[in-house]
Amino acid sequence: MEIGRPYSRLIHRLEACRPLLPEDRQHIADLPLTVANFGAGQEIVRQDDAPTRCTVVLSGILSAHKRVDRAQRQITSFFLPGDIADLSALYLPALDYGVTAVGSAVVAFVPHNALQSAMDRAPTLTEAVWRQSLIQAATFREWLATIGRRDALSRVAHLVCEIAVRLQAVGLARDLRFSIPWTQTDIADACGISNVHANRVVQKLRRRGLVEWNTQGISILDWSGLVAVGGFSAEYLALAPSLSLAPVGKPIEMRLRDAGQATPPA
Amino acid sequence: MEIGRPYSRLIHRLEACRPLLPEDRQHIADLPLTVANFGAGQEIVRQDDAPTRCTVVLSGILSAHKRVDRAQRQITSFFLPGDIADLSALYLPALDYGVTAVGSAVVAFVPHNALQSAMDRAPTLTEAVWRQSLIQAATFREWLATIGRRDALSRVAHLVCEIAVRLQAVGLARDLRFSIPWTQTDIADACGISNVHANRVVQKLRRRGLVEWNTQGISILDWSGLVAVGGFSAEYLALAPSLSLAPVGKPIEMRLRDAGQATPPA
DNA sequence: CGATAGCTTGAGCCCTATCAACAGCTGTGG
DNA sequence: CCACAGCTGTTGATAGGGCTCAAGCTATCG
Repeated sequence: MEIGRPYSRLIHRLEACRPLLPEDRQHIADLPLTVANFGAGQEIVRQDDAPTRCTVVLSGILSAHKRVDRAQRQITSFFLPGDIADLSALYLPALDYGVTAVGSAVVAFVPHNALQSAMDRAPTLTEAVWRQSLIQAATFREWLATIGRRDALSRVAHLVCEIAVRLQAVGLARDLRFSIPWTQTDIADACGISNVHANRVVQKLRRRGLVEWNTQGISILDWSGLVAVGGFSAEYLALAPSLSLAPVGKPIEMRLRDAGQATPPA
Repeated sequence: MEIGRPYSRLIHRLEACRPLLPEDRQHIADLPLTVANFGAGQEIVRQDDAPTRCTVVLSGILSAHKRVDRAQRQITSFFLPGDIADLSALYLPALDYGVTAVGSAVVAFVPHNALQSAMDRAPTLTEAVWRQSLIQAATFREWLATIGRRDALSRVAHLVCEIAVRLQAVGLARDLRFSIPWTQTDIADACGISNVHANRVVQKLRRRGLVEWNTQGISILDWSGLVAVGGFSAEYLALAPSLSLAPVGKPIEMRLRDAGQATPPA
């Protein structure tokens, strides 16, 4: 996975939240940052810590999780390249969740004070950051509805749809095919089910011809079928209809808009 | 439920997120607002609408809910006096949830542009608003962990603990007694269980001597027991330890701090 | 070539949903 | 004043989705 200039992913992602001015992009490019690598399962920010820097995903995938009853774990978010994983710590005293690498990942750390002073100088940048935060909140609500009111099959289908749309939005999925280093236990912890049952649900999705799913990656064979099973609608992700993020040249934003209406993406 | 000057509840609530300057308080007091009454079950903001004003609870309780599969409903938040129910719409195009009055309620509507210009002029006010938003996000994460990983008894216990602490923080509960106009169906929809099962869980909480619970209200008889059952810890609510909101004079903030550590509050 | 991590499968059981019926209370209208 | 409807709470019976325990399988890796 190539990274390019380290801040480009962040700019792309924020731009999907709100179009930026050239000076905003310059502010981001000027941010001091530390790049670090993490292996699968490594903890990047510990729950209850009070970090003084923000964690930006450059490549790979992170998860936010909370421990419940010392044995159980609930994943509350997945962070994809360009996402800021611990924005909350910028204003709240301690982080109420831990951040872990799912598979190996590359992240950039940006000191709070540098980010804060960039935001003080660039109002549209501030707005983009807050929008990302509000979109994350909308995603929590969507997960709440899904976990609270849908059965296991729908939960997993919904999660796969969300990840697919988000990965396409940052150019890491094409034609609804992508690879993602999560395990079935990660999926179980995100969907509030047991790992054994997650396995059975994945098999059922395969048997129904909705997805092709192996260790190499996931490829969605029947988008509208999967959308129907998961009750998915991409609106809560608030992806700008005009996000021009085509990674190599194809007009992939067409697919994304379709995904938003839950219509077949090809 | 007396309201006092309409903006006082909002000031108190924001002050719990971040201490305000006198000029901030003045900015709030100068906000133009429209006061409105709603009956039990009335919809205040419809899902998918794009409101141009924010909804502040003055008295009573609101819920945010999402519809799932046209028959199911998931409540994602309860809003208590002083809370802003639809902050998200200030920056995102449409609201991904509906807002409904639980019992009868009085709300104030504040136009977005007025709120925005007040925030432009008062940075600490802005910070307080964003903190409230981040606390709401932290609450979503806590609910996700609870609904995803705890059984029905824990979910209801956890919800009751949260509401108790939040009501005490705004002076609407004393000695862990409060009245709240929700129905068992509301509780079911918030906890992701059926209304029949919610009833059985409430009865179990009563039988265990944890709560006294009738149509008049709820009184928590065994705080530490309830906290243990619900796996509750108030830290995610980020209540300032110094919040001096004692409604009549008793030093209720001691109890609140205790509640945060999940130790007996009396 | 073991070892470890992840995936798969089976069996039994428990929590919770669903369906159904009834009681209590409140407001409405004749 | 009583009959009635509607909402909320309560209880019982039944069924099903998902958990737990347990074991076997597969693949990657040092």
